[in-house]
Amino acid sequence: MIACVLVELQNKKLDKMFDYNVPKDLEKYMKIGIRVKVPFGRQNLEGFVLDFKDKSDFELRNISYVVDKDIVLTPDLLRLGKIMKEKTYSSLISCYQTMLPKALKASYKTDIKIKYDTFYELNNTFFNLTPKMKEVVSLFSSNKIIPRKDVMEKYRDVRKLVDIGLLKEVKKEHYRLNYDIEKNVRYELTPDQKSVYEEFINTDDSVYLLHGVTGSGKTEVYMEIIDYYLKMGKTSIVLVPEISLTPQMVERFTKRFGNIVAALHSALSDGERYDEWRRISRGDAKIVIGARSALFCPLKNIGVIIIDEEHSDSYIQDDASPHYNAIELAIIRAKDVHAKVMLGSATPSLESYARAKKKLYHLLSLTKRATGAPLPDVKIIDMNYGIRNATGPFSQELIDAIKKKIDKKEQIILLLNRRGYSRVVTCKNCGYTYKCPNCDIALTYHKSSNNLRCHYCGYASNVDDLCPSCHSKTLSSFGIGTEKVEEYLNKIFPSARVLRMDYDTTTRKGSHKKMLDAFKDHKYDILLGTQIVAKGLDFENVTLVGIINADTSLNIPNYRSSEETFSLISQTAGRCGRKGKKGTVYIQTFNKEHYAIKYAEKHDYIGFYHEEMKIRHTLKYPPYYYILYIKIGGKDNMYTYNESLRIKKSFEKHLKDEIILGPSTTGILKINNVFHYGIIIKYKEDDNIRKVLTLMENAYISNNKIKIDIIFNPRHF
DNA sequence: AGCACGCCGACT
DNA sequence: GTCGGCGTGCTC
Repeated sequence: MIACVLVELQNKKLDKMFDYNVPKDLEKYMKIGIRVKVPFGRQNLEGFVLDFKDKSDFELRNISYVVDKDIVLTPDLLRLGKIMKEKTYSSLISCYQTMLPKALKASYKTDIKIKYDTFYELNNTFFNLTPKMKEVVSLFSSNKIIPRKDVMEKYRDVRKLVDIGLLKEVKKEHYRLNYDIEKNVRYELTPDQKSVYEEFINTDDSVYLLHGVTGSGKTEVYMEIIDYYLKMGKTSIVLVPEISLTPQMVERFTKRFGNIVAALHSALSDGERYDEWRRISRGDAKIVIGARSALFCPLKNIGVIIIDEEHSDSYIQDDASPHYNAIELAIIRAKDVHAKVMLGSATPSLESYARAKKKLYHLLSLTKRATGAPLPDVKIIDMNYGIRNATGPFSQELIDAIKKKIDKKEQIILLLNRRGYSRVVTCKNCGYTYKCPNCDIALTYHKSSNNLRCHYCGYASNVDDLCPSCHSKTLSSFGIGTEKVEEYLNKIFPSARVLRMDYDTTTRKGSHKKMLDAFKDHKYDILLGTQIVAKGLDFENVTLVGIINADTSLNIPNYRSSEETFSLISQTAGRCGRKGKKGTVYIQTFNKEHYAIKYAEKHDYIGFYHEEMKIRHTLKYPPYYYILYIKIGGKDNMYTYNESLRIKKSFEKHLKDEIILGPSTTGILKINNVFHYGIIIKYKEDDNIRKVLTLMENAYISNNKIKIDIIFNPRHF
């Protein structure tokens, strides 16, 4: 028996199968999709068994030992990985590695030992049992197996019951997470929700896009669909953005479906994540709710994959390789196993909505809020005028509105589109700015640690009293962060209770839920936060939402900035007046005439869609063109630039109808002493692009002076 | 990814 | 003379 093994090395040249002889005693463990340890050159490596054969042209070495008793990559995941490799131009091994939880990777496996819980089942029944023993027996009338602690309640000396042969001990895997179950907390669908549900169930398309306004109850529709599949014996995956994967969201699913729900989110420890993964793998979990990578869970018999807030950037991995799009892969995985895909959003991505209009996706709509509550009024505050009449970042109109709401004992959410304290430190006299020596970008001031930090490489430095360049005392910070806004709030509304929520205050495990619960219980009047407050939260007493600076997202250098701004305003506005009480949204901006803001003011997604599509068409952006971004990095600046230029010239030679831009510096010239250049290609046809990419790959496969990153349709550059 | 092999400069 | 720099090649 010969096994074909893919070894865990990040090297394109090694991204192929190596043949190994299977020793006789290991043959019984051999399955496709398990991991094994193999000798490789002078090292010992882990690898995946991907195939078997009878003959090999090589002189074979033996597999050392078997790592997994059970398959870690199921057949459909193995197929998905191969497609992922094609789609992302990355190595097969890196695709398989991103599919598995960290805890399954080599260095972790020794730390995680599976724990077992003890259960009992009835072994034999006897005639002359004591009354106490009879009580134990009666426990088994409803369940075949009973946990140790329940048996102990009826009869202290459980050991004895086993010894006399009444009970038999059963060990079951212990799962670290335990949910409180209030099963079947369900909710009657509104007629609109019901018709969406029925259209989904009774039609036979593979991908659906549910465009539902904020508060229209998309989650209820999802749960009803999941229930439908559950009754057919099928499982479901629900993907949500990490940011809205709050304990509340998981709780909603758990309350309805009980302990067959598995949650995979970033707050889990490696051990907890591993437990959840195993529950899924064992078939004990039927519904998986999680962030992007939950798409790769080892769920069998999938009926539907639901992707909530499908417009969210978080479904695209463009910061690390493989650069994959979870929506694209979800559609592929679903088709492969004959499951359906449901994409949902109040503000679908332009790409998705365009596909729905072209009938590539089946479009479903929810135009009304489930409670019948009206969408909030949106008031645009012109900061060009208002700034003269403002206190710090607050216009007088917003201050007055906040005051009124506090008096009425209603709650307020304020969104600041940024993170950290006052940002860049600059000298007002000579213009000196603190910059990172490694990354060539401005350092950000952090008040809590009183230092400057680089958000790219983590470099930290102290602030001087005097300007290091001209020695004047005019160093100051521009911009504004949540901490400073909080200071202003405390000054303007001394009696108001302000809860600040941003990345810095929510990284501690569990504090996110605690904070939201406290706000829900009205222990605070004002919730102030970054994007984190814009998604999925549902508080009925919130009647005012203020966006302090709508312009921040408009000014980011990205073709999607209008779409992101429209979406951000709509999503934030959606937090307001959800149950009965009428809400108002205040948007402070220097760009009140901008169409993204004007359409958001009218809650007009379709209007925004058409306007934005015209612009995308003129400027040749998605969805009219695809974008390929090639990032070239190297330590030698001149060499890296020259090779980038050569790559560009070779593209120009081979491509005719495509638009090729660059090579340009990527905004940040160097990160950790590596210089980067970017080439952007706008294209319509996939085939030509793949041909030139393969040519480029082959030309540079042995070049270790530069690293080439291929990113299809990135959201951030 | 590692590790050996091999071919050139500068040094106890 | 040799120590060691790193370019190249190989791993079933």
